[in-house]
Amino acid sequence: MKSELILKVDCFNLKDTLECGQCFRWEKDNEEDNTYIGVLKDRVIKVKQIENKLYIDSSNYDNLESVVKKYFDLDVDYYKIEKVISTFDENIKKAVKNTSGIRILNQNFFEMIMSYIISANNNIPRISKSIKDISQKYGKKVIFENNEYYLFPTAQELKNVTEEDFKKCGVGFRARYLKNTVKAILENKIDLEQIKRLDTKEAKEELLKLQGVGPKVADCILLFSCERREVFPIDVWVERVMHNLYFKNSTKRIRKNDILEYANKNFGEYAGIVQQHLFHNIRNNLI
DNA sequence: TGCCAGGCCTTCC
DNA sequence: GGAAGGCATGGC
Repeated sequence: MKSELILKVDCFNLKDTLECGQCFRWEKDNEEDNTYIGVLKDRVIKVKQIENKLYIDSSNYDNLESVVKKYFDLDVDYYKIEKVISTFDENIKKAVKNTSGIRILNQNFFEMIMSYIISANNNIPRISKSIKDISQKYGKKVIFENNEYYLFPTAQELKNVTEEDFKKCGVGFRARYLKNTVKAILENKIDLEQIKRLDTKEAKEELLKLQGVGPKVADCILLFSCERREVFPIDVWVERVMHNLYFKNSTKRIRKNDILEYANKNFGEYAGIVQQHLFHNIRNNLI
């Protein structure tokens, strides 16, 4: 592809970054190998990585470089971060080596809230399909290379969507949570812009007020759209891998809080990045 | 068929 | 505050 924008990248693996479970809207291009097409907040992006270069096309070239850099966290030194977290212990060292170049994306706040509410007790293919359905029905249409894509709708655009409407998008019992969350945001019972300015603990408390948002979902939202790299979302996979790696010989029953405490103490400000490596490793039988 | 899926809500001690 | 049970839906 003849790309309008080419960026040099270090310590970046596009495939692992897009396939490690933090995002739901990227698809492989049918026509070109190792090329992905995704919908960011206000545009469609086509991106391909060859060695240390990203080749990018888009439906919208306004500020494209800064949009892409922000989304893929390209202004942060992951080489340094991976070097630091590799010193934590041999497990992390091995995991990071296996999936080096995973970056934590900076995704749209509202989209992450809705997406991770949908994720509860669900599987990734179905989560992706529901998000796609919601976008197609209620989001703005964007034409890119003669194909139709849809932005994830704003809260305002979902104003009149009923519980039944959401159910038609395959979200099941979560339909009520989605509807109530949209309502809470539109009625300013929760202020998204303000949450971004709060410290992590307070921001989490605010997010927990939303129906369908528990501790794990709140942590995912904070990690994947608010640059809070210190949070450590614990789902069934992370619980499993942490148990295998650090609590196997424990005699007492291990709770999530025990795992969280361990992560905070040992992984510190980069716990979220460690978590993403562990998640991708365990899901792909790498560790 | 029954179990599981990037958990959370509700009920009941 | 903590332990159960239920929950929509599709894939295996």
